[in-house]
Amino acid sequence: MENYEAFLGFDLCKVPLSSAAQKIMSAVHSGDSVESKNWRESEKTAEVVNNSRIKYSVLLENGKNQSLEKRNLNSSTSQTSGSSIKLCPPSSSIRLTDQPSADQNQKNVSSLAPPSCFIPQRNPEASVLQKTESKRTHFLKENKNNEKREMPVNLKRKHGACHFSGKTNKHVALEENADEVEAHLNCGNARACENHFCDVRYLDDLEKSQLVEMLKQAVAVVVTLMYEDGSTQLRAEQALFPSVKGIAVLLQSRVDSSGPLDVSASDSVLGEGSTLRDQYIYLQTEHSSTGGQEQEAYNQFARKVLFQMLKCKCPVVCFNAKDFVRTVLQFFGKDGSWKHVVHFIGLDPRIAAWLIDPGDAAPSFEDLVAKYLESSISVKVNCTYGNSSRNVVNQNVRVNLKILHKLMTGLCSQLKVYGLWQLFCTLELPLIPVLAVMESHSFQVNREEMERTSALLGSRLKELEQEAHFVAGEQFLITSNNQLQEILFGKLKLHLLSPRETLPRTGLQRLPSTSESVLSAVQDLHPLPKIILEYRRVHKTKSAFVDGLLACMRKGSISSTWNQTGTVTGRLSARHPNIQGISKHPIQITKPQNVKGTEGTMLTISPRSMFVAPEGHTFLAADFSQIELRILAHLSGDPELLKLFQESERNDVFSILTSQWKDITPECVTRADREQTKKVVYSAVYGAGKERLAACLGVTVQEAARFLESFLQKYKKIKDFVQTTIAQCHQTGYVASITGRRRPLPRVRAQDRQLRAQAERQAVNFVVQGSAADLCKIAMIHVFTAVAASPTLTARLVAQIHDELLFEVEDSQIPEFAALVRGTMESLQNVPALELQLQVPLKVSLSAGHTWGHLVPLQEAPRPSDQPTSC
DNA sequence: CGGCTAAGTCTAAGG
DNA sequence: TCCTTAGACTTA
Repeated sequence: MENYEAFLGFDLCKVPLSSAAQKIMSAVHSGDSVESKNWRESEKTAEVVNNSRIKYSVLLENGKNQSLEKRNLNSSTSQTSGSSIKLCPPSSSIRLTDQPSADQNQKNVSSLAPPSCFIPQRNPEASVLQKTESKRTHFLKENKNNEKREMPVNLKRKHGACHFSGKTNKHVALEENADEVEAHLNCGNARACENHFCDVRYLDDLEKSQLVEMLKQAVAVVVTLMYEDGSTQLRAEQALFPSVKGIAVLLQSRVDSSGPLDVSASDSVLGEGSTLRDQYIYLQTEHSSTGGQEQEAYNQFARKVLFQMLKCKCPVVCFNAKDFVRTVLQFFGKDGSWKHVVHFIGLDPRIAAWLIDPGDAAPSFEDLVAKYLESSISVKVNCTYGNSSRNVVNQNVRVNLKILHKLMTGLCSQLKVYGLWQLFCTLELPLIPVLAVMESHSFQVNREEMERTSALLGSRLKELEQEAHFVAGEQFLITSNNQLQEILFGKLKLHLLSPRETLPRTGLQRLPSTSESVLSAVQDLHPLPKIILEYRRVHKTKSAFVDGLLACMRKGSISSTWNQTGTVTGRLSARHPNIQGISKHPIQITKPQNVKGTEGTMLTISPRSMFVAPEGHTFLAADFSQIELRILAHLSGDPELLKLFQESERNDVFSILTSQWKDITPECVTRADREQTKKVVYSAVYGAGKERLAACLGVTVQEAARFLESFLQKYKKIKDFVQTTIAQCHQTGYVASITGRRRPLPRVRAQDRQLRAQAERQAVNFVVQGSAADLCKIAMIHVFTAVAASPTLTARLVAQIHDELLFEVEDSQIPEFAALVRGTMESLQNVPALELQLQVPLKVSLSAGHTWGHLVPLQEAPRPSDQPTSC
C-alpha cells in the first residue's frame, strides 16, 4: 500500500520543534528499542500493531456503533470503515497499575523513563492480548477492593497522623477551610496517602521537600482542575466561567526498595526491586482572603510545586491542558512571566482523540472513555458537592484521574498506530502553552467609542429600514429572507426581468435566494436590493463587531478563547469573540440625519480599529504570503508555478496572475482585481464548476470555462496533484497533510455521486489547507520559543488569523523583533528537524501600527527592486 | 403564549 | 456540485 509520504516523494520524519518536546520524545522513547527514528520503519510497526488491533477489536466488538457526526454533516464520518476504533488496553499499561510484566525492560524504570504505558504495544499475537485482557479484569477487581478498603468510617478530627512518603505526618483530606480539617481514621496505614488527597497546605517542611523530590522523580503526573462545586475539568458540560479552586494531582512515582523513599513492602505493586505508587495531591490555587503571612508562604510553595510540574521530565496528563496552563499563569500573577510556560508539555487526550478523528469536535471525557476504553469502565463526571458528600466527590476524582491516565495511555498507542505520534508531540502539544498565553492576554477596547458607534449604526439601520419599506411599498421584516424573497421575486418579479437567466435558486422553491450574488445581479432593476445589501453590511458590522464585541467585554477588555480541536483541517478557531472573523475592510455609511455635525456626509467604521495597542506598544502583523498557493506549488511540483515563486520571490504572485489572465501590466492591478484572482484561483484548484466560477467572476459561463481550461493547462501538474490525491483517498479512505495530519473521508467511497464528489473536493482542499495550517502553527511555536529564549525581547503573540500572526511589541523592540519574526517564519521552508523541505520559498510580509485597523507595511530590508507603483 | 431548540440562510474571515 | 470556520438571525 502506497502511503502518502511515499507519494509526496520525501520522508516525513518528524522531530521535536522545541527542546521540551525533545525531552518528552526521548523520555517516551527510551527503553523502546524497536521504535524507529525512521518514518518508513515506524510505519511498518504501525501496520503490525494495526493488524493486531483489528484482530483484537473483532474479539471485543460489542456491536456498538457510535455515530459521531454531531457537528458537521458535510464532514467525514468519525470512524474509518470496518474497523472499530475501540482499542485494546495496551499490554504494557497493566504493569503500571497492577503487575510486573515478564518482558519489562529495565530501562523503563529509570528515573527519566516514561511510564511503560508510553511504549507502543507491538505484540501482534491475539493470544497475548487475551492474556492481557484477563490481567486487566484482575486489576479491575483489585481496584474495586481498594476502593472498598479506602472508604472507612469518616470521622472529623483535628490532625490525624498518617504516613506520607513513609514518614509520619499529618494527613489531610481535600478540604475547603483550613480551620476545619477532615481526617480519616486509617492514618496509620502506609497506603493512606494513596487513598486520599494530601492537601499541600498542611505539609510540614520535610514533607514539602519530599513532595518536590517526588515530583522530580515522578513517572507520571495526572492533573485536573477542580472547581468550586467539586466538579473537575472532566465533567461533561463546563460552566461558562467556572471558578477554579485548585488542582487535583495524581503523582505516580517509582519507589526503589532500597531507595530513600522506601515504603513498607506491603504496598509493593511490582515486587521486583521497584514499585509504582500513586499519590494524590491537592493544590489550592484560589487565593483565600484570610491569608496573611501564612497564605504568602503557602503561595510561594505552591508556585514552586507548579514550576516543578511545568518542567517535569515525565509526561503530565491533563484533559484540556490549556486551561491548566492558563490557571497556572494566573496563579503566578505578576511575578510570573508567560515565558515560564513555553516549554510545558501536557498530554491532552482530547487533542489526541481529535488527531485520530478530527470530525469528532468536542468529545467529553466520558465520550472518550466510552470510545477508547473498554466498556467495563464507566465514569461518573457530574459528581459535585451539591449532590454527593465530600468523600464521595474526592474518591470520584481519584478514580477519574486513574481512568484519565489509562485513557491517555490508550490514546498514545493509537496515535502511534496512525502515525500521528510525532505530530502530536512536536506540534500540537507545544502549541498548548502558546494558546494559553494568548488567552491570558487581553485587548483594550474603548467602550465609550464602541457604544457611540453602536448608536450611530443603529440610527443608520432605522433609516435604511424605512427606505426599504418605502420602496417596497409595504412594511416587512427586513431581516427575514423569506419575506424579502416574497417581495423581490413574488411581488416585483425581479428574477424575470433579470438579464441573466441563471440566478442561483434555493433548492425547494422556484424562486432565487436572497444571497449577495443574487441581489447584486438585480441591483440595477430596483432600488430595494441595494438598500438590502447595505442594510446587511451595516447590520453585520453592528451586531457582530460592535455589539458582539461589547458583549464579550470583561473589565474593559476582551480576550478570545482559542480552540485547538475545533476544525477538521487542523486550523485553529476562536470564539467570544471570533477574532479571526472580524472584518478587515472598513465600511462607509452616510451619516444619519439625527446625528449632530455636518462636516462630512460619510463616516468610516473600521472594526479592527477598535483594537488598540497599549501605550508604548505597537501591533506587528506577520503574514505568510500566498501560503496555500505555495504549498500547492510544492505538493504538485508544477514547474510553472514553482518558477513563479522562485523567480519572483519578492513580487506579488496574485498580481502577476491577474495581469496574465486579464492581459494588463502587473502594476495596474487593483486590490479588488487581486482579491478576485485569489478567489478564482482557489476556486479552480479546489474543484469549482464553471457556473460557480462565472458567478464569482461576473462573466459568462463560457468565459469562465475558458479561463478554467487555460489555467489548468498552463499549470498542468495541478491536475495531476488533484487526481493523485483523490486516488490516494479512494485507496486508503483518508488523506494526509505534509505533517501527517489525517482526515478520514469514508464518503469518498459512497454510492451517491454527489457525496463522493464532495469528499473528493474535501480531500484536495484538506491536503493544501491542512498543510498550510500546520506551517502556521509551527510558525507560532517557533516565534514564541524564540522570543522566550531572548533575554530582552518581550513581544507577545496575541492572535492568529490563519496565515497572520499578530504581536504586541514594545516600540523600541520593533526592528529587532521584526527581523526575528521574518527570519523565523521564512526559515520554515526548511525544517531539517522535520525533514520538511519545501520546494518554494516562503515569504512573510510585515506590517505595524498602533491599532489593528491601521497597519502599514513595515519597511523591509532595502532592496534595489523596490519601487512604488504608479497606477 | 413565551421560551426553547434545531435547522437553514446569510455574511464575516481565511486560503 | 470550491473548502473551513463563527455568529446572528429567522423559521418551524
